[in-house]
Amino acid sequence: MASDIVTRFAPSPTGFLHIGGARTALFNWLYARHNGGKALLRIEDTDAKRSTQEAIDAILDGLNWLGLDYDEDPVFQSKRADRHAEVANALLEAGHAYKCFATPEELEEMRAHQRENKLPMRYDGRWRDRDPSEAPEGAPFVVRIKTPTDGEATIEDKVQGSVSVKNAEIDDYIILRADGTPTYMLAVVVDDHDMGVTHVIRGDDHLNNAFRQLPIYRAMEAIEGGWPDPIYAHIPLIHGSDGAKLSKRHGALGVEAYRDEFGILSEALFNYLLRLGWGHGDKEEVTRAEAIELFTLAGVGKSPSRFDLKKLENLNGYYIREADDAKLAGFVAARLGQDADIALLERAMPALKMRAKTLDEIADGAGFLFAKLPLSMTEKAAKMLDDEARARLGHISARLRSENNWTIEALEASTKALAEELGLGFGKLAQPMRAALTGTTTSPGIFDVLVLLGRDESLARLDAEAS
RNA sequence: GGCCCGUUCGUCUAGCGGUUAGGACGCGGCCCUUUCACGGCUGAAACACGGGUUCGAUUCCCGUACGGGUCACCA
Repeated sequence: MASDIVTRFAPSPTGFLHIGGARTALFNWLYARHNGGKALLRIEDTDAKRSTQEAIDAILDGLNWLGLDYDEDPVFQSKRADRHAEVANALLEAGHAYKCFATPEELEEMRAHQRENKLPMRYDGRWRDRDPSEAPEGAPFVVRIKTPTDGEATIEDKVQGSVSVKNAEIDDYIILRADGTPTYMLAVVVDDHDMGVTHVIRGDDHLNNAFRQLPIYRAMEAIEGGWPDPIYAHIPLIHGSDGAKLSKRHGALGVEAYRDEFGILSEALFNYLLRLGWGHGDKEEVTRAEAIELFTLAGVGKSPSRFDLKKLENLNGYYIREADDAKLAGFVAARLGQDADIALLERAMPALKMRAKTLDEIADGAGFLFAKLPLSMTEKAAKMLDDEARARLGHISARLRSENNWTIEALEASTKALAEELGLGFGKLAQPMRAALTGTTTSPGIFDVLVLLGRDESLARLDAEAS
């Protein structure tokens, strides 16, 4: 079901791939995949001062981790400056753009005046109708697009609906800087056109920009044709838990931080991001394949949504329980480092993953497996081991030592029999055992622990605390 | 400040003129139970406000309020 739909994700490499960018990337990718179109990637690195290779790598790594792949090699905007200038010159020659010789100081003065008089802050078009010959010889200039002054422009946004802005609101902004380099506004339009992008899906902080970019499309359409308006879809931004724009203050971490620091699975973040701003009935858990099948822009909401780590963690817990034990063992071993026994981790995983929402928590929960005598005790565990409990541990140790069949069933049978003989509730035995065996008061089922640890280690730990 | 956008439980959302306004996270209770979880059941919790349109508005229209975005030789 091939189609001619082409989407693109166009991050500027000035930092990591944050949550908002990741979701924009996800929606673009899903739209292309759902429609059998092409998903493209463009690195908007025209600001040499702020762009870094490190950021490029982080973005590529993040996209890859989320499983978002692209149909062509990434386009680096910085390498296309000549083409951008070429379009700017075509615009200039056709009279759709003009040279502006106003100095930065002069413009600052203009803005100050506008600020004071509470006037709209826009370039006033002072060079729009002046002849370049009026400028001092050899004076530096920028190139500005000549935007229409009358009427209004309307876009039929796939998410926001019909949106109109009066043309008078759009000033003649700069498309080529004094040093001849293109500005973002020009570069985006030229690149989207050249890459054949049909659908521009981006954050709605760009909604206003659509009206600024339209004049370039229309002017080029008039000059050479083949520059139709793209189809826009401006998706709402993601806010922090306090409702303000997501920033470093909130959870505006790179996606790799969710992976590395919290231990979030990519399936979980994928699903969470999808459900943030998009819904399909009551469906909460959505696999990658289902997402491709079900995703439509009509399902995208219009209002901003808040990032909720609790819900992400809940979803992560779900995907952890679904995940393959060997795979999880590998992840957890990597977090544990040095002496983690992967085979042991994998055996323990069914019991471990049931109690964790993140890989981090699994790693914590696995701590007892690799602990060495003497065990360090949590405060609660230490308190649990009073004289009475230690005496019981002695009984347990003696009983278990005579157990030849070290299995959950056999161990449970003899421990329960012992509890009955001693006239004690089973918990009176289990909790001290847990403390002695794991150094904590919470752990997998006590017989799982016994089997996982093995006979020798279990007995040794029991004896270490028994009186 | 100008312009643009938005507003259903605390949060993510379903709803697309007539519903006991549904689900999920979180929170409370109960069950299961050797702890913690998982799982099951269950409770509290929302249509921002005011006008219209209509037999009937959460749903359509207009205001108000609140929130957000944007106004660079950044992207």
